[in-house]
Amino acid sequence: MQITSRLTVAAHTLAVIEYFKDKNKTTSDFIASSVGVNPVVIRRILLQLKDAGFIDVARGSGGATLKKRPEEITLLDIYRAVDCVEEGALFHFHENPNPDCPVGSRIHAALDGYLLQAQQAMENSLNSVTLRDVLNHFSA
Amino acid sequence: MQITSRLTVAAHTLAVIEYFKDKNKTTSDFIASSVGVNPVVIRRILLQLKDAGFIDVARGSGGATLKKRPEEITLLDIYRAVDCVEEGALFHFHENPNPDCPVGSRIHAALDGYLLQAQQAMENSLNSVTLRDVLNHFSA
DNA sequence: ATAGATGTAATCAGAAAGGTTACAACAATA
DNA sequence: TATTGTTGTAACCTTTCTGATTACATCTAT
Repeated sequence: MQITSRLTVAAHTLAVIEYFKDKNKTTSDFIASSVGVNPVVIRRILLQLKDAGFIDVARGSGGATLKKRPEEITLLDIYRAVDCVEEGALFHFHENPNPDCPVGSRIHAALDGYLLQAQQAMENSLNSVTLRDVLNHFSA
Repeated sequence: MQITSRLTVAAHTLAVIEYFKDKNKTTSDFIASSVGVNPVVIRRILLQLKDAGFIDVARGSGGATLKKRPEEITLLDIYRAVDCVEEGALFHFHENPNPDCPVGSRIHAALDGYLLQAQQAMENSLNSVTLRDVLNHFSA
């Protein structure tokens, strides 16, 4: 089981929007051909990025543009915008531990803190990287 | 999308094995009733924990016992033993970025390092917690 | 021999992702 | 104002992955 590719697709999408901002109109078709997925998949992600306030999408005429500066958008922001994980919980807990068992009744409390720590360690790492950092890989 | 509950089920399983070691025979049925899942699910996980060298499982007579001390087993060890994530890659990368696009051809290289860092931050956190730490929540 | 377990295959249902088609709504422009 | 190219969005499909469940051969202690 892996975290959905929406994160990498969304990051790729934002990179395309910025990289081609002066060269091409970045329509869902254009982005889709760079990412290698169906345009509708891109449109769905564009909606999520728009809802998050990262981009503007032009109805009618078409094309997306960044609304924030690349250094203001982190991988964690993107990760959250595209709902990579249900209810923000990375680890899925089995749902019916036996409340009448001394272990079953306390296993949730015993593990939750550690699991949350691990999740936050991951999120902190994602939060330390901005879209600018990613774009820097395309300049040279 | 979330990480499979096999991690929490396996941790729960090991906790039961240790907690009840002098009180009960910890068969797959017994463990299953504490965890709240089907006994076959437990047996499959017992096999993985056995393959990892954490436990012995008695055929015939039944019951599982720890083979290592609880302080020698970390949550990361368990996480890896039960294959929570395919090929060790937490993030799923979209598979067909366009090699003829300046962004598509380099997006993998641009993101991989950051994603790996985030994954390792999570794994390091899991690695800092042992089964002993978890068991301590059941002593008081 | 028997009884109680484990090991393991086979099958099923449900969830989630992504692919795809289709089309209404929209905005620029000819 | 009609056309054209896009976006927004619904609907449906396929694939994949869990975990549930049934079934049974195998094993071991008694």
